[in-house]
This record gives sequence, structure tokens and C-alpha cells, in this order.
Amino acid sequence: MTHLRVRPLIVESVRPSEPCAACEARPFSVCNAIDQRDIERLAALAVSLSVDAGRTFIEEGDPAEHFFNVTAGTAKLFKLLPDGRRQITGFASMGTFLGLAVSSTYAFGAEAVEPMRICRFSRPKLRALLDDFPAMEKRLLEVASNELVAAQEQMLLLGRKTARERLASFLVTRGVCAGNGAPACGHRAAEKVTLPMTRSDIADYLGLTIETVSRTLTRFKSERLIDIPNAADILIRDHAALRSLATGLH
Amino acid sequence: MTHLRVRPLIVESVRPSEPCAACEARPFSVCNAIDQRDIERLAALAVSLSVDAGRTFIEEGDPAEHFFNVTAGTAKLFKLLPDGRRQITGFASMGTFLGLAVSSTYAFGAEAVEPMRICRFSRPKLRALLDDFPAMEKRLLEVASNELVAAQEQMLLLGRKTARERLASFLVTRGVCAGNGAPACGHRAAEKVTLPMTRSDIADYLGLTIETVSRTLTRFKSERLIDIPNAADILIRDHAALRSLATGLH
DNA sequence: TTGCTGCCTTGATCTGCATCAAGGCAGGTT
DNA sequence: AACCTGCCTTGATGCAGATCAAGGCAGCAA
Repeated sequence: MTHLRVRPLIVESVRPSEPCAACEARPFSVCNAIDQRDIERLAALAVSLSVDAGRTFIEEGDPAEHFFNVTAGTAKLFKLLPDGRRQITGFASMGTFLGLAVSSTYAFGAEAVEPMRICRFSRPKLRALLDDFPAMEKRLLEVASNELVAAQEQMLLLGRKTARERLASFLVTRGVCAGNGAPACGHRAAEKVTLPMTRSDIADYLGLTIETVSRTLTRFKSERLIDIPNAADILIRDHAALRSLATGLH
Repeated sequence: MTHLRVRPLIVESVRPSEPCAACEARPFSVCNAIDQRDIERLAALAVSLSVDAGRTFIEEGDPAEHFFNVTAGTAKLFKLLPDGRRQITGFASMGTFLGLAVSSTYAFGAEAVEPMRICRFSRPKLRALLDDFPAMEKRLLEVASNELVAAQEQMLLLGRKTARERLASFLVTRGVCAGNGAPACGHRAAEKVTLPMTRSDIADYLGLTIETVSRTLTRFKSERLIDIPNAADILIRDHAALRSLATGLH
């Protein structure tokens, strides 16, 4: 609290530092529904931004003026209760499209858990573009459908799984789909799972407390299911056991 | 178990008893994205079916060969764990579109909680139709987006709300949006909330047990928040108190 | 170096809801 | 009427995970 923040909270560069055509995230995002010769129209709408770790770039309840596409880093998406209880509804990494909602306000907040780059689009302008590119609209529907399936899986976890099952599910899902910043989701089980988020984030994602998350991971370690070389990295030692725990088998 | 079931489990009538043009559910469903002069093409694909109460008409994990549209009655959508634990992820009533998923198998099961009428569409045929009607694809994206928002709200409920808050949220949401088979969702608070599902369904929807649901409703009654003339009907006596409970205020 | 801060771990205790158990009631069958 | 059966309610007890409390450790500023 000893000095004023003089830097803008979000560093803007209206011209994307690298245009959509060369975007590393494009293969993983809805943008790849637009082919090479039309990509300029998309690039004209995109505003590339840096977001510092810890920065909230979507505030729940604010007017929803933009869509976002994550090009690097990780964000947590969350909803709050008035007394501060928090539910993290998901993590967004490279390629994730944010802001799908009919409502005029954001239904959730978003905060960077590590330094991020995001692409920002004006809602009305992107909507207009979508009218010309039904292929992209189709991709968005696919993305939304997949997220719905994931959301239902998460409801099962939150409503009916034990703490051990929740952590096992979390590690298995992360291991398969979000390993080490390689979001290609190659469906190969990773040896090492990197967790850019804190224990508190994991707790709020799984509907537990930070203490339960810590204790459960420690117990997994003593059971030789995992190793914890440091808090941010988990080594999977017994994939089969974790997977069967995750699906509710004992 | 004393006699064989001779009736087919689902009564089919390939010609819809009433064509799409006259469908009561159309104003509430994605079908209204197709205008009057093209509606025949949709009608040609639709197969209208009756589903008995208690009948499972979507089996989780089965090949996803159809889309469904609910035209009357209510279904519960659910996911199961191998040991029988169940999470109900939502209830589908008139106008609800079911089966949105990229995967080739259904991600959830569906069972009628009261007698239903549903419209069934072959997946590949409806997909082909969608290519000709981007307006309907757009509507589907809207529907999916709204369901995502609802799913996130449900995650907050399951992960962070107390039993009292869950029941209050349930009653308030039902009161506003699903009152008495009038799914117009007129955003007017209903006096009476009709619950076609059992206490066990409510418990599996809210991540609680049947006993906790019963006890909590009884307590609401003793606190003059509601009346329970019979198990299926709840009279809301103090909307404001329920709403503030639902949002986590005490 | 010292001290501070944020994050994580571990232990002791508490509690909200689950579990176990029993009984009530409405609707249907014999 | 007598008897199921399915569903709901109510009471007694138990426990998984929350809460309370304390200490460890890495990174960083003074």
C-alpha cells in the first residue's frame, strides 16, 4: 500500500502483436473455423491484451460488452455469494472462448492465475461477423455443448463425490486434458500435472476447504498414488488407482 | 412382476398427432426459429412419442442417435456413479431441447417424472437441416449459453450453499420459471410451486438426502416461509425471505 | 541478516448433514 | 375391510469434512 499503481491494470495493444493468421492459440480455438483468406476480418476486430497474474478482467454482474479468447496463461472463472463464499466454475487456458451468454451482464467473474494474453472482441461487432461465418457459429455451439457436458460432470462431482474422489477426478482430468500448458488435449495420460492455481483455488473449484485439499493430497502421497515434489507439481504414480477412485470405485 | 408388459415401452406415432405448425410447445422451443413456410421440412423429420411416467428414454452412454424436444410433461436428467449414487443435473419441461452434445454417446440419462410427449429427431437429419437454417443454429447456441449459465449457478449451489439455501434456491427458481406447467417463464413470482418430482429427485438434484429435504421443508413451514398443503404443492408465504436465503443472506 | 507475507501443511475439535431406524399416510389390489 | 407398496416425515446417532489453531517454508524488501 506504499505506492500508487501507475501502470494501467491491463496493458492494451490495439494491433495484435501477432495477427490472428499467426496466432499460436488459433488451432485450439474457435477462430480456426474461419479460413486463412477471411482471417483478416477477424484480426480487424481483435484487441490483444496482457493481464497480470491476480488481475480480475471480468467482473460478475458488469455489462457484458466483450467476448474474450485466451491465447496464453490461465484464468479462473468464479461466482461469489455476498458473504464471500466462492465457487470456481472452471479454468480457462489457451484457446478457451469466454463470454458466451445471452444476458447483458456477465454471469461470472474471471481472474488471471498466471500472466495471460487474451484477445478481446466487441460483442456487437463479433456478433455481426458471426452472421457472415456460420461455420464459426457452429464451432461455438460445439464448444458450448462440450462445456455443458463438462458442467454436468462437475455437478456430479460437487453433488455426490467424496473429497478423495473429487481430488482424484481433478488430477485425472488435468492430467489428460490440461497437462503442462499443452492444451492439445491429446488424451494421453500425463506423468506430471502442473497446477498453476493455489490450493485455495482448487478447494473452491471442488467445493472443499483448503485444509481438506492439502490433507487429501498428502494422503494420496502416503498411499503412493502421487508424488509432490513441490506444491505446484504433482507426479502421477498410479494412474489406474486414481482413475478408479475418480469414477467412484473403491 | 405378475404379468408381462405387452405394450411397447414408448408408443410411437410417426406422423405427429399435431404437426409442428400447430405445436403447443413451439413458442417455447428452438423450433420457433423456423418460420411458418418452412416448418413442413421440420415436421417431416419429427417423430412424436408418448413416454410413460418412470420410463427412461435416454440411457447414459448409449449411442446418441437422436435429438429430443419435450412437448409436454417433465423429465429428470441425471448422471450415475457405478455404486448407484445419482446426480440430477436438471429437469426438462415443455420446450426443452435435449441431446446437444458433440460426443457420439449420451452424456446423461433422462427419465420421465410424469407422462410426457416428446418429439424425436434423427441426429444426422436434423444436422443437415440445421445447415439450411442458421437461425435455428443460432437459437440452439442461445439455448446452450443459457443452460451454461444455469449450470454455473447450480455449481455454486452444490459447492457452496447450505441445505437451507439450496432448498430456498430451488423453490425460488421453480416459482419464477417453472410454475405449474406454464414454462413461459414470465418472471413473475408464483404463489404456488408444483413439484412433479419426488423428494428423492429433489435430493439428488440438490446434492442432499431425502431426509434433509423433508426436514428442511418442514422447518420452512414452521418458520412461516411456506405452506405444504400436500407433498407435491408448496405455497410460498414469504418470497422475500426465501429469496434472501437463496442468495446466501441470513 | 531480519522480518514480513503469502501459501501450504498438520493437528485438535466441532458440526451440518448423512445414516440408521421407525412409523404415518394415500392409493391400489384382493 | 384388510393388506400391500411407495412415498414422506420424524427421531436418534454417527461421521466426513469444516473450523479453529499453530507452525513451516520460500520469496522478497529493508
